[in-house]
Amino acid sequence: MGEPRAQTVRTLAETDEIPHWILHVDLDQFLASVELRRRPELVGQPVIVGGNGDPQEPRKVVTCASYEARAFGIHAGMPLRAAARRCPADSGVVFLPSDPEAYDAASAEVMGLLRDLGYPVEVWGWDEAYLGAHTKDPVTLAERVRSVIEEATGLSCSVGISDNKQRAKVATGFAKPAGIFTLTDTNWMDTMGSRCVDALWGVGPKTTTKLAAMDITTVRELAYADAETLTSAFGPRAGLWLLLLAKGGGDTDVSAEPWIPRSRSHVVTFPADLTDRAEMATAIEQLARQALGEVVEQERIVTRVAVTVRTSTFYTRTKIRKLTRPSTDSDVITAAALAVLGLFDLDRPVRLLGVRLELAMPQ
DNA sequence: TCTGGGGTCCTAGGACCC
DNA sequence: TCTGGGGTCCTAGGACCC
Repeated sequence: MGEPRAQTVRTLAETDEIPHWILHVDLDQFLASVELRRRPELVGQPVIVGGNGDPQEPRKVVTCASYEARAFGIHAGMPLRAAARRCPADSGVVFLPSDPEAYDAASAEVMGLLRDLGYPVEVWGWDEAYLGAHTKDPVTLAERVRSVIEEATGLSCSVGISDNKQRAKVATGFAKPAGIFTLTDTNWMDTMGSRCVDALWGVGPKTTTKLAAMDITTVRELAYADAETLTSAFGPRAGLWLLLLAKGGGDTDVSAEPWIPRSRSHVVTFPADLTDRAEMATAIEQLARQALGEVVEQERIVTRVAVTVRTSTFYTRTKIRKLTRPSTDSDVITAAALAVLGLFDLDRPVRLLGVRLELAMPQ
């Protein structure tokens, strides 16, 4: 407060005091929409994307369910076989294989259109982005975003508007599907106050339980909670962050800088548990080679190698080792991965194996 | 119906050095 | 020789998100 503030160059917009808005753009039922776009005859039918498209494939889950499928209680993460059982025989449900390349392409198309609007765009995964804009009329901008994407790609999106990312993201939940919603200090507490704390972005089941034990269940209760009580339970950073979130605060910066990944990983859940160590070693080698190939393609360098093992009881553990020196050598990486695998007991049937390569940051 | 795959970030605690 | 404290590096694991 009393600190001398560095002199910064003011943009015209700031000097004119045009407010800064953040738009959270979220594609509706993204994977299903990409599939429907090339299979228009399926529009109106429940569509489920996941696995290889076989609803009986074991140990595979729904990646995306269309709104028609959601009406039957189907949602992402549900086992495909459970989804198949939930759909009435006459529902006309269609199961489609996941096609990541098509989704990559569609995503790139949408992000390109957003950037073409001339505002900083921060991409958040396949189907989400934040757009920062100095404007007096964010709703008109949001309408433009929706129509540009719809007209150029045939894909529908929803837009949440606020002055920070977390609140804009929450606003999108009220905008879906195919709508626009604005959340500001004016309507925040009226809209969110009586909702469960897990409606906040970043508050999951564990934090919700922990807060409930402190007699805090709603956003309003969290917003008026004692800061010291929160910091003593969650730590100085997380405690104050929770308080800020509940009051409707959050990150205000939108960075158009391309994201530099920190790691590259692959996991496999085997159709049947593995008990043979040689088979485990083969799988680890394959996973390591696959991940390394992608890392090298991106001209990155590996610093640490992690291996994840999940046993038949779903007990899941990760071990990680730093390489003697950063490397892209296939022999070095696979040897490291096998060595980390060797740190596990491996005396139980193995359901899943994974390899994660952590990368040196450029510079 | 047993429970996918790809990520990020934070904290705790041990080892080690000064 | 003993003790205290600070700092850094490293791994484990928790939590959350799409």
